[in-house]
This record gives sequence, structure tokens and C-alpha cells, in this order.
Amino acid sequence: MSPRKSVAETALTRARIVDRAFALAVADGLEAVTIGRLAEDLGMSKAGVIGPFGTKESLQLAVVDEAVDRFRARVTAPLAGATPGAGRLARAFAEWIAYMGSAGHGGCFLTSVAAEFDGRPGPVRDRIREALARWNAFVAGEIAAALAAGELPPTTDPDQLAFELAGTALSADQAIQLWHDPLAADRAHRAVTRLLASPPVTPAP
Amino acid sequence: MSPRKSVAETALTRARIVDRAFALAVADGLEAVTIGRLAEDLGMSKAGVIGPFGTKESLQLAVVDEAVDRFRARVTAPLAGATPGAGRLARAFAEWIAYMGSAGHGGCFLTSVAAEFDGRPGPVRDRIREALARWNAFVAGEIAAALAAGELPPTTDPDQLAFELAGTALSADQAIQLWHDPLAADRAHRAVTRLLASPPVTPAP
DNA sequence: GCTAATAGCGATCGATCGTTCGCTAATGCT
DNA sequence: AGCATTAGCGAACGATCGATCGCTATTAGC
Repeated sequence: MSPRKSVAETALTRARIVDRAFALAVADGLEAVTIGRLAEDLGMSKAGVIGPFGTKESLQLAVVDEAVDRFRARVTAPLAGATPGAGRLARAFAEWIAYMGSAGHGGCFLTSVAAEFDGRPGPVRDRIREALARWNAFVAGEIAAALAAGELPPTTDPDQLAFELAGTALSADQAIQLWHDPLAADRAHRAVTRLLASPPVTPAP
Repeated sequence: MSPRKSVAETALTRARIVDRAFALAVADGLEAVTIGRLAEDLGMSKAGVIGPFGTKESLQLAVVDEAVDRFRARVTAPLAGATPGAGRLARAFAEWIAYMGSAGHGGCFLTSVAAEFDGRPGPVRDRIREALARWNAFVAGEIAAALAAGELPPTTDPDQLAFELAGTALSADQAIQLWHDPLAADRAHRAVTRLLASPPVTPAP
């Protein structure tokens, strides 16, 4: 139908495939994304789908990278200019929670796929772990900045605060994906606000 | 090899299959449990594996039921005699968190399989939703009892408290499954204690 | 306008999926 | 002891999985 479209067009085809694969993965999980199903959905042959990637695992990695890019574009990037600390951390979680509820996304894709692959060693799981580790490092950095700026009491336990903030997001994710709870975002927002206003303290030694 | 073992023996074979399927599902997810793999692991033929169930979906339902039974035996049943309220609720979460960390269980199987099936309509998803709904109802009941007994301040927002308690468990689950964090159980315990000691209040109208 | 390069198709591969058959062989009942 | 019952085997089924071929048809470069 459309052979030899120049290098730019090649990249466009790749993007088209990744985009569709991402949508399918959001709905049914990354492992449920099949070459044949993608080919049918895109009106292509299976060879045309797998061609630009060579391997299904490589396609899966591309989908994970796409998810990371979208997360960053929506959550992290808009806050690049703000000063680190409690304010930026609260805004980051607000963006994340809003992103979970946006159309087509039943919850956070990276969270779901992390649960899906945590028992299957390989490059895909490693890539997901790296992405989540970067997010955790960001949160830890913001907490440290907030402590240094005196926005959090000096008795704050940073790791415990990060643990409970993560739980808030995970609870919102489950409420959205499993129960379609329209109040989930509001509840998560209140929990984050409360956690930053009176964070957990280090236990007495 | 061992035909005609009486009805009791038939049930035993069924239990053997479910037990193995449960172990495989805990490790790799429910969808990764395959008839051929089960047959190989158990030293049986594929027909012998699927025979007692008739259908793979029926086998999946049996695995979900098994998970529910184990959860109940480990978490809910031991507290049947205790009086409802904050104390029993705290103990229930303590049991749950301990169960997550027990050998062979990377986290809570029902939580994982809920995330795995939340986008796939069908009897399996329905069964999981029912189980989680029962747990949520239990938590709500305990919170109501605690409120009635004056163990929680009257300003407590019950749904918000349940939301944040759930988040605590989910965070522990992720910390255990994805990061193998040995401190996860301790962090979750501290979070639960703190939530019950100073629960979120209903927002000013 | 001719030629070299290549994106994507159509066909096919072996493996594995869930499921369905007889059939065998061991058992419970009379 | 003989018979009816049945748990489980071995083999096969159609479908689909990911992957690998030539081959075609279009385009870029000269």
C-alpha cells in the first residue's frame, strides 16, 4: 500500500504502532497486546507491525518508554521551573492524580504494568523499575528540600512520608480502575494535603 | 496411573491442581497459569488437569475462591470472636500485612489479580470484585462500630479513613512485591496506627 | 528516466494455547 | 467374582502466538 515513505515516515509508522499498542495496553495490560491484534487494528500485516521493532519485547520496551514520556510530559515537566519543596511535591501529586482520571486512562499505566511484570524478570521489568525508581528519587528529593526549607517539621520521617504518599496514589489508582469512584481524586488530594500538613514523625528510639 | 480413586480422592486431585495453580498465579499472574504448564508441573496430562473443571475459566474461578479462603482463614477468621471496633480493625490490618510478607506470597494475591483483571469483564473479574467488596464492607463496619463506641472522634470521615487505610495496604503490597522492602510491614503498621489515632475529619461544608 | 534502496505484504514456520475426543485400567458395589 | 463406574491418559483438533522469509511496489538520488 505505502512502501518507501522516507525515514521520517518510517518513524511515523513506528509511532502509530506504539500509540495503538499503548492504548491496548492501558485497557487490557501489556501482555495482552498481541502482534496479530495490533495488525488487525491498524489494518497492517503482522510482519509490518513487528518489522520496525524486530521483537515483541522491543515493542514492549517502546510502549513503556512511551508511557514514561507521557507521564513526564503531563506530571513532571510542567513543574520543572518551580522551586523544589512541599509546594512542588503537592502539585506533582495533584498532576499525577489528575492524569489518572483523564480519559482513556483507567488509572496509572506504569503502576499497573509494574504490578503485571514484577514477577517476570527481564528487560521490560527492569525498564519499569528504573522509571519508578526515578519517580521515588524525585519524591525523596522534594521531601528533603521541603525539610531544608523548613516547610516540614524537623521530626518528619522522610521515608515514612514517601511510603504514605505512595499509598495515597495507589489507593486512588485502585479506586479509579476497579471501582470507577468519581470521588477518588478528591480523596487522594485531601490525603496528600493532610500528609504534608502533619507528616509522620520518626519513631522514638 | 491412578484411575478410580473414589469421590474423596477426586476432590483431592482437584485440590492438588488448584493448589499448584494458586502457587503459579501468585508468582506470575493468573493469566500466566496455563493448562500445559500445570500438567507438566503435576506430572499429568492436559486432559487430566482440565477434566475436573471443564473450562479454564472455571479453574480460574476456583483459584480465586482458594485465594479468598486463604485470606479469610489467615486474616478474618481469627478475629471472629473479638468485638468490632478500632482494635479489631487494627488487628485485621496487622494480619493482612503479615500475610503479605509470608513465604511464597509476594504481596497480596487478590490485590494483584484485581489489577490484572480490572479491565477484562467476565465472571473472574466479578468474583474478585465481590471478594474485595466484602472486605471493604468489613472495614466500613469496623469503622462504624469504632465511631459508635467512641474509639474514633465523631468528626471522623469514615470513607476517607477507609480510603487511606486501603492506600497503606497497597503501598505495603507494592513495596513488598516490587522492591522487596523488608521495612514495608513496619511502615504499614505505623501508618495504620497513626490513621486510627488521628483519623481524617470530614471537610468543612 | 534509470537504478538502488526499502517499507510493508502475503505466506508460512514451529510452538503453544484451550478443548474434545475415545480408550484404558483400576475401583466400589452387589 | 463379576459388572458398572469413572479418573485420567494419549492423541488430536483448530486457533493463535511470535517470528522469518521472499517479493512487490514505491520512492530517493543521480
